[in-house]
Amino acid sequence: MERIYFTTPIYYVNAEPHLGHTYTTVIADTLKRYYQAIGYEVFFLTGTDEHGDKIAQAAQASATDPKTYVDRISGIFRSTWDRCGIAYDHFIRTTDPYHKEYVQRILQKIYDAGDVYFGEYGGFYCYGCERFYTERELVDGKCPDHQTAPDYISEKNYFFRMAKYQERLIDEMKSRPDIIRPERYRAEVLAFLREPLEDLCISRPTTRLQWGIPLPFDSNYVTYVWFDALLNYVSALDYRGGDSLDKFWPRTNHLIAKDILKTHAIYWPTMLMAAGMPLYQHLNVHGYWVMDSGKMSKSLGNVIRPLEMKERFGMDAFRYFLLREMAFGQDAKFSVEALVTRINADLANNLGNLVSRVLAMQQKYFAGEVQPLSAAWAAEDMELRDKFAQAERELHSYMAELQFHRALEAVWSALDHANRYVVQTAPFTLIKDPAKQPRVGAVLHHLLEVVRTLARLLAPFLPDTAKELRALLGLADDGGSLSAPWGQGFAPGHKINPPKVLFPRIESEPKK
RNA sequence: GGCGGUGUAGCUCAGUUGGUCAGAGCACGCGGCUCAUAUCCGCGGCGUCGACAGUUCGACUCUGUCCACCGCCA
Repeated sequence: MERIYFTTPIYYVNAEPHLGHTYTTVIADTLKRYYQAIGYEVFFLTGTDEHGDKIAQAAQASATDPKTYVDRISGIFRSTWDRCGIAYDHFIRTTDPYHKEYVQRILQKIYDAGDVYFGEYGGFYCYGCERFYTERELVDGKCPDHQTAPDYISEKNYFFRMAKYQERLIDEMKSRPDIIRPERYRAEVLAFLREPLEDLCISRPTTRLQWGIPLPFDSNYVTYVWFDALLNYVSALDYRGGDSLDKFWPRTNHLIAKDILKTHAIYWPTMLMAAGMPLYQHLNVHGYWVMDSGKMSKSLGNVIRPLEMKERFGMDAFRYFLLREMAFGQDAKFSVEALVTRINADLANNLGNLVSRVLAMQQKYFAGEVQPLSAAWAAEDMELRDKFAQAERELHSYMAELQFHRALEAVWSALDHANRYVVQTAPFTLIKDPAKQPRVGAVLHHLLEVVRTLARLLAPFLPDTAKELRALLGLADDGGSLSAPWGQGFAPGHKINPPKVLFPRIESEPKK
C-alpha cells in the first residue's frame, strides 16, 4: 500500500485560529481524504507551537503561568479543528513530554557529531520580536515593528553549523525540481542560497528565557524556536511508535504559507541533513488570503474565524469557497460577498438544484424506485457518462499538483453538463406520454448515477455533503457502492429518498 | 540596489511547449423550459491580453527597456 504524510505547520499559540490557519488545515484535510479514497495509507499531523518569549509574556499579561496559558489556546485550536470536522491523525504540542525528549535527543546527536558550537553573538535585540536586528534594519534606531529602541545584547550562545550544508542543500534543490511547489518558491530559495548562509543561533540563556526546552548539554540554555518547532514533524511519528517513522517520514508533504518558506526550505533541510535523515518529499507553499477590507487584524474587526463561518454558511460551503477560490501558491481575495456568490451560484443553483430536481422527479414519477436502464443507451447518455469520466481524470491530475480550484472546476464542468442533459432529454415532458415512461426511468437512472458519482468525487472536498448525498441515495457508507461502474450502482427496486435542500440560497447578506 | 512574482472583459481569474488563446464564472441584456432551492437551458456584447521596441510568416505566449503593485534579500 502506498503511503503519504501531510503536515500543517504547528500554529503558534499567540493567536486563535483564523483564516490562514484554517486554509492550510482544510487543504491538508482534503488531501488526506483524497489520498485515502484512492487507496493510500495517510497520516495527517497538525498541532501547536508553544514555547518562546512571546508566550511567556502573554501568560504574564493574563496573570497566569505559561503552561495554563498554552493549555487553553492549544485546546482552542484542537477543539476548533474537531468541530470543523478536520480528520487529523495526531495533534502535537511542543510542550508534550515526548516531543521535548525527542528534541533533546536530536540536539545531543548533532552536538556529538560536532555540528553545534558555542560562540559569542552581539547585536540589537528586540524583545517584542524575539530577534536581533542589524543596525541598518532599524528605523531611527528603533525596531520597525514595535517602534521601541532595542537593547544591545552580547551573549554567548550555541550555533548550528548550517553553512556547512549549503552546497548539499543547493544540490538537493537543483536535482529535485519538484521538491518545493509551486516552482517559483524553489527559484526564490535558490536565489537566496546564492549568498553565503550563516550559522544558526539555536539557544537562549535561561537568564533571559525559561519557557523552552533545556539543551541536553548545557542546562543554562534552552533551545530557540528552530529545533523545537521544526522537529515536531518527526517527533510525532517517533512518538506514534511502531514503524510510523519509517513508513511515513520520507513520504512527507509539508503544507505551509509563504511566510515560513525560509525556515522550511533552508533551516529544516539542513537540520535533517545534520541529523542524518532524508529530506521531505515536497514542501507545498500557498499564498495569502487578502481581505478586501485591508490586512486582517483584530482592530479592524475583520478577522475570519472558522467556527463563525461554519455557523453562518456551513463548513462545506466554507471549505468549497477556500478550495475553489484560491489558486494554490498565489494570493487570493477573501470577502463575504464572494463567498455568498460562490455558495449561491455553484452550490445552491448548480449542485443543490441539480440534486433536488433529479430526486424530485424520481419521487414524483416512480415513487423513488430506481428504474432499469434501457439495453441500448442514447448518445446523450453515453456523453453524460463520458463527461464525468473525463472530470474524474482531470480531477486526479489536478490533485497531483494541488490545483484544488481546477479539480473542482472540472467536476463542475461535468455537473453543468448534467443540467444540460436534463433540458436536452426533458423527462418532465416525456412523462406526459405513457409510452415514454421507460425512457424517463432510464434518464433518471443516469441522473442518479450523476448524483452517485458526485458523492464520490466531492467527498474529499465536501465531506458532509457527500455523506448527505449517500443518505439521499440510500447507499451504504462503505464506499463500495459508490465506486461501482456507471449503471451498476443501484440494485433493481432500490429506493431513493425525497430531495432535501442541501445549500439554501443566501438571499440577503447577513450583517457582517 | 539585487532577486522573484503579479499586471488579460465591469468584478474574480484560466490561458501547458508561439499558430481556433482571445477564454471561464459572476454581473448585465434578450429568448426558451417548468422537473427543480425564481432554480435550469440557449443566445449576446464588452478586452489596443500594463507600455514601448525587437525576433518571427505569425506573440498574451520568446528577447530587451520601462511603468504600477506585492514579496524576499540587502
